Amino acid sequence: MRLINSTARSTPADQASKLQELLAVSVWTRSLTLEQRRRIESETIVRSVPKGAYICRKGERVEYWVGVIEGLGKMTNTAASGKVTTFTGVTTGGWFGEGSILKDTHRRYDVIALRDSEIAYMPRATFMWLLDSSIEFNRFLLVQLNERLGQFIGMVEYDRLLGPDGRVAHCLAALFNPTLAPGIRPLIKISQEEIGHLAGLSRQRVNHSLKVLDEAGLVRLEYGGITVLNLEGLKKFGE
DNA sequence: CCATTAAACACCC
DNA sequence: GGGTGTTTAATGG
Repeated sequence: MRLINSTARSTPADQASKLQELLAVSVWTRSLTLEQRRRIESETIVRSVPKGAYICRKGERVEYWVGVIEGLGKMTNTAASGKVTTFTGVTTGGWFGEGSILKDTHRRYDVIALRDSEIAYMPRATFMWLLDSSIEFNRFLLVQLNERLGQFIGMVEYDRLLGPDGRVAHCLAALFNPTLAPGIRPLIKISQEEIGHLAGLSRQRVNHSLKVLDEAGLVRLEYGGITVLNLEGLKKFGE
């Protein structure tokens, strides 16, 4: 497993345009002044993280707010026993880590790239400055935190109420949450095994559920990925 | 019984 | 080589 430091880096010009892509789909940038925007662009670091590498690590001091320009990460925690639990996926256009920054604690989870990803790291100082200077930014964080809270409440609820098919459906719907992943496209490249980790199911069971969802016309199965055809249908599946 | 899963295997990209 | 589909044997409600 490679660490962040050893990951490949693209050219500065590449990085700048990739960062601009991310900022373009992020809601909180819309009301920023040119000056604010320029400061963010100059202080935020962009890094290519290869598949399997850490986007950020549990226990490290929280120096950055992290945005996914392109790619997919899984948020996990490893218990002392070695058991790994996957909390949620983070995908294109999404930002995370604000909770740890606001609480000023160490990071409580690992995020591992499930495929080659482009990641933006906004320094804590920049984040705090935005927090102090932009009402829009504060509103965005409030909406984001609320959305995530809703997602986690939903996870508990669906875990207890729904069968495996419903859990898979809900898991996929969560990945495609337009608030938390505004830049995501209908086709997502993720293995069925990883969906299993997200939903807490075995690979075969996920495969079975996906076929059910496929037959219901909610998704289309592809090799190494899934196309979402009906997000609302996924959300409501099993109710 | 029935559903689920781990393990093993054979395809296919 | 990794992702996928399938079979088989074991497990547990």
